[in-house]
Amino acid sequence: MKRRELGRSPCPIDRSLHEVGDAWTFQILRDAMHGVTRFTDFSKSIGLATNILTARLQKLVAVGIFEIHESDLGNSHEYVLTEKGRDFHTVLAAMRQWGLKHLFDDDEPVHRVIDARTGRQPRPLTLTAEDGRELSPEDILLVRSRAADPIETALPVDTPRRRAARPGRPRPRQHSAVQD
Amino acid sequence: MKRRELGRSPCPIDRSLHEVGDAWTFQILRDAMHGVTRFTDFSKSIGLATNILTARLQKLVAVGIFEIHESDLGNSHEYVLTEKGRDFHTVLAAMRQWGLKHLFDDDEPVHRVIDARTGRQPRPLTLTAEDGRELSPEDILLVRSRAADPIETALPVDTPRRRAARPGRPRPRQHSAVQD
DNA sequence: CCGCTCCACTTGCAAAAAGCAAGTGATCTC
DNA sequence: GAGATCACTTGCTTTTTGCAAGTGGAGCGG
Repeated sequence: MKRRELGRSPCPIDRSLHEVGDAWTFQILRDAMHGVTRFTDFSKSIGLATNILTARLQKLVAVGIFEIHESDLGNSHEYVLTEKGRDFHTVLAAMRQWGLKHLFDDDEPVHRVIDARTGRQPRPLTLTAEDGRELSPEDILLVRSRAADPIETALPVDTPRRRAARPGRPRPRQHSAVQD
Repeated sequence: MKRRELGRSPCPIDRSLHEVGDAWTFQILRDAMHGVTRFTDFSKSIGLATNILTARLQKLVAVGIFEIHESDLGNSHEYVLTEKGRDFHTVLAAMRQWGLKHLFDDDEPVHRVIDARTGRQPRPLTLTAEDGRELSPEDILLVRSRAADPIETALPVDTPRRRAARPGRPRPRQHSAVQD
């Protein structure tokens, strides 16, 4: 996509995109979550060219999302998800939920996931505050801290949202007389 | 990326990827969640070429993730998120959580989000069953139904995971004698 | 032990997308 | 009406994809 230093950005989303930021990778990980482990199975299931699959799988191994297991006899090896890779399934679940809500007509066939034990749907994913309030995009603020530090030491990041929330007019159209 | 019919896939993840499946789009949406609405602000914040930004924004408008508001005077218009667009913030939150957990050293500066009301971190996002159990990738099954139907009518989709869970050997390794 | 198949790649090449810089036209300010 | 800003376009180069065909090693059957 682009070679920018997303991998050094302080934004975790940028860093994530640096490792998994293309559609093929999402599809590979989705299949992996369902138990696909072999090169040819990914290839058949997703339908991408083998050279690209090779590149993606090797990158995912390089960043620790897959491990290669040579376990069984033969020349075939398996790509198995590490804990890091398995953790990504929350992201996939969120995407599935979004797609299900916004991208299907009522009469279209759709693949859902159910709890294997009970056969029921999982609870919807929502970002919630500690006190249980549901958090919308407007309800959150960006702050900066060190990764290991408690958030009490964090400093605000200046987003348009924050600017708008401050007293003194939001972005008073750069050529007007006086601002802030 | 590719022109495959992701937009018709029964998998909601495929369909989502069809609309938002590239890194630029994720970055645009992240910024939009923080209140960025204008062309030049996206351009400055993300640093992508204007022709590509144009293409992305227009696509996002076309699929109903952004609406153009001509509200304020001047030639500048605003790209504001629709409800569909705002709903995407759960996905971004999941990615942020994943990136934060796996992609930062302890001493690196990181951007986090906090609850604007309390200043505290949101609850971690996890996929949970109706009964509150945390669901791992192994704990879920894929089923197929119509989008409007209750899941009781759903039929299983044959994933490797399901095959492995069935009695009767999983994929009996075409040449070896006997296993299990 | 020699073809045969399967598997995970490579290689080569054409086509598509991204990246960059410069330009356009509309609107608003002074 | 000169100058600035904004949201694009256009043209061109570089990079990445997509596809088809080929490679090399391991197992198997005869």
